[in-house]
Amino acid sequence: MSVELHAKAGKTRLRLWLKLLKTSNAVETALRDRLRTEFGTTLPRFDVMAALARSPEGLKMTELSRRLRVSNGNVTGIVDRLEAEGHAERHAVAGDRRAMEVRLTGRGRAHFGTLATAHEEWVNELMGAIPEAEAARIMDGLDHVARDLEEKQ
Amino acid sequence: MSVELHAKAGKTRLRLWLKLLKTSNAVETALRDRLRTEFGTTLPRFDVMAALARSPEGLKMTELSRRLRVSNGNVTGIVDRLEAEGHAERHAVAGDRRAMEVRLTGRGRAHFGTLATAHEEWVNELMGAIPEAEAARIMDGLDHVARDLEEKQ
DNA sequence: CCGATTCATTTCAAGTATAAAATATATGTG
DNA sequence: CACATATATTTTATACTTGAAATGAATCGG
Repeated sequence: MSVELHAKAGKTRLRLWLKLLKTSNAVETALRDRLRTEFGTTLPRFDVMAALARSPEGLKMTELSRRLRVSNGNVTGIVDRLEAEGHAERHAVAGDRRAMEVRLTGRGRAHFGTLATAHEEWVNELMGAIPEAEAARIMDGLDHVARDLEEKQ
Repeated sequence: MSVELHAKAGKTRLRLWLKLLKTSNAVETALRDRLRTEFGTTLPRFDVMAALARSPEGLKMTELSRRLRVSNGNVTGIVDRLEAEGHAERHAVAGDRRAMEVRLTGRGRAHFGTLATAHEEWVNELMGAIPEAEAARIMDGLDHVARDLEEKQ
């Protein structure tokens, strides 16, 4: 009997995972789609800009890749493109010739402002089906998982 | 005052979205990592195999791409690789020369059995921080969002 | 049966992602 | 100082992903 209970618990978690994945994919796809059709940009670029917007003094490449939890090489490419668009720029770091400080340009900051406003509205709309009280409870549950995973890692 | 309440609700949903994204990325990364290091395979290949395992009679390419919610061209590439590994095969469809039926090979079925067992254990472990009762509640909340999004789309 | 449309799939171009190797620089230890 | 090691970034190879174009086959209305 304990075996059956255990098996059942496992299935519930598997189902929860599949639903979690499905939901976040659906929201992510919708956001990606709107960024593309309405602003001609992408989610990775938005994410990098968001990180840079929060650090006006600039971020080193490694710090950027750590915060976004993506590989170093990946950040190189995305920053390359933001730079080509004139939305970000690399600066040498005084005292460390290995490092690069990345910052939003004025144009990048302005553009990100527009994007961020739209993005927040979209999220609001897409997640609108969740009542406020429930949102708080779900966050609690996810917090447990996220914290647990961080410790593991 | 209603404006402030509205703004606050928005922020809560944005925070919920960011947490949802972070959690599912963390779980996904962990799964991807283990599939790679322990079995030398990838999540997309696992997903395709899982869909095929549920339909032993085979699936057409379009049906596969619809179920996994990825583009047609994407499925082409993944099935190409599964075929090269000897885990799946394409068959002509009697009566429709446009279509292809994809099936797991015997070897693919056996391999997937191993993968699926490990996968379920991993999910169980990774999501273990969520108590059973909470899992059910979170699923409820996510259900609302997912259903809502399907209608929209 | 013929032309238009739809459908199933592949191909293509571009972007995103990773792990691993390479490069260049910095730092610490004896 | 010299050498080992660590750090910051880029490069490379490979895979995944998308949207759009191309190809080939089916179907439908006249």
